[in-house]
Amino acid sequence: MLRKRAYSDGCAAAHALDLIGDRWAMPVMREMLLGPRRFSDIRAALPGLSANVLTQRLEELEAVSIVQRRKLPPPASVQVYELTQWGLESEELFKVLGRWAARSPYKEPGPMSPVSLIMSMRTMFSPERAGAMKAAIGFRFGPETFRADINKGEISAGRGDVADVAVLFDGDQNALIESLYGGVPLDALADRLQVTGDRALADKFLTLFPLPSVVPDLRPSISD
Amino acid sequence: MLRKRAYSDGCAAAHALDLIGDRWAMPVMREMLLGPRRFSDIRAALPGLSANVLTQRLEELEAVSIVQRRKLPPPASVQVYELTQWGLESEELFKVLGRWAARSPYKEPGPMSPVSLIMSMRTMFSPERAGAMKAAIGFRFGPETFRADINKGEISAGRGDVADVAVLFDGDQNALIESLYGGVPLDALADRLQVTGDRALADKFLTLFPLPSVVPDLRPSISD
DNA sequence: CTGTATCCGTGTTGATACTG
DNA sequence: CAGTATCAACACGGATACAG
Repeated sequence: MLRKRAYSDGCAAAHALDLIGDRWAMPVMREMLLGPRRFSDIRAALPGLSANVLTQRLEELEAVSIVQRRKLPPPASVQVYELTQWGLESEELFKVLGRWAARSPYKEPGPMSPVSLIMSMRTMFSPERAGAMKAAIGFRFGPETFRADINKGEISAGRGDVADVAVLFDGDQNALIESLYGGVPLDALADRLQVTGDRALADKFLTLFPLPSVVPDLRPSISD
Repeated sequence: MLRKRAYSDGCAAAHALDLIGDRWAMPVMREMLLGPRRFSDIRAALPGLSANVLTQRLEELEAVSIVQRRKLPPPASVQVYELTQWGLESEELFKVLGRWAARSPYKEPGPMSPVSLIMSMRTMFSPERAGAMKAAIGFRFGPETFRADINKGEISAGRGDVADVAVLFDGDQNALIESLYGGVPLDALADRLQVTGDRALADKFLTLFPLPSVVPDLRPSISD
């Protein structure tokens, strides 16, 4: 593993691709954007990513100071992977990628990890839609809890306690996604997603993340 | 080419990678950011990219409405490739990638294409450094000419006429890069880069593109 | 001259099974 | 749970030959 294939290009964007352009590198990073994760957490969030490839990507990302591995103190004593400060600064990159690709005519809905969902809120949040709204919204997806605090036209979303939230969404994150981005009413998803607390606020919350308009599909017709 | 390997992930950033995450896809797009290019233009700007891979990338980018191929009217009658409107909107992506990777401790200087250089100016331009400066700067790199117009703390850079510029840089773009980002004085590069016009303005211009600070290299020591 | 198609050696990727 | 080993498939890059 002496040297890997690299663009030999002085362009900084090309260098970025040398660092994080390998297949699966960015999805793996994404899973660490909201805090440290274990090997198996990442694997579970990325079906299709095999163990050997994950090992290799984590090694490579660690070798270029984007990821750090850390051993939690006893009694946990488990090893976790986390982004370095610089690695965390790649968040803007995910946002720009996401906003650009949200206009793609080829995008198909699909399952998202809890981290993806929270990141999409950070990405698509509309200050205009929020106006003067002030609210704390909680989420529980299996064992993980997250919260979004909206105040003064800003959103702060991440892992957190849901004890004091005004609305709690509890269940399958994919159901919430169908509501957020697919316009499915919460009532139609009641079996997969429980909503407790201020229901009017919950509905208002769901309007804060408008999707940009999709661009036209320019493909001529049928090409083989 | 029935179906290619894709992340099956509802995350929009992952979809972006499905569209433009293949090796060479973004460098190829980059070469079209300043306007239509011919097949051989792109090849010449990207040493290491072989013809068959370029063909394949152009086909794939065309198939997802990022690239359009167009036949120039006679007497030129040559085929050119250009970004669609949506493809052009990926510029922000290159800028964010570039700004992030500019902090990499592993970045090594290397040759850049003329397009890369102009894009780096758009990316790294500092309105603070420019202040109230108003100037037109021209560039000639072989057969291609570009210009940068600076006014009111903004830069507009791209292909253009150099007839009326206050300063003209003429020669090897890599020499200009050494000056811009390597701090090499223009005098030391006189054999590779001719500077005509207002020399004081030229020196001022070279200070408008500050690089961000490099992050620490966290690698433990020697790993195989 | 400008691409496009084919062949081939090589390295990367990915799925399965296996080990500490 | 956290990876390693093995092997098959594919992608890349170079060369060359071909088509408009």
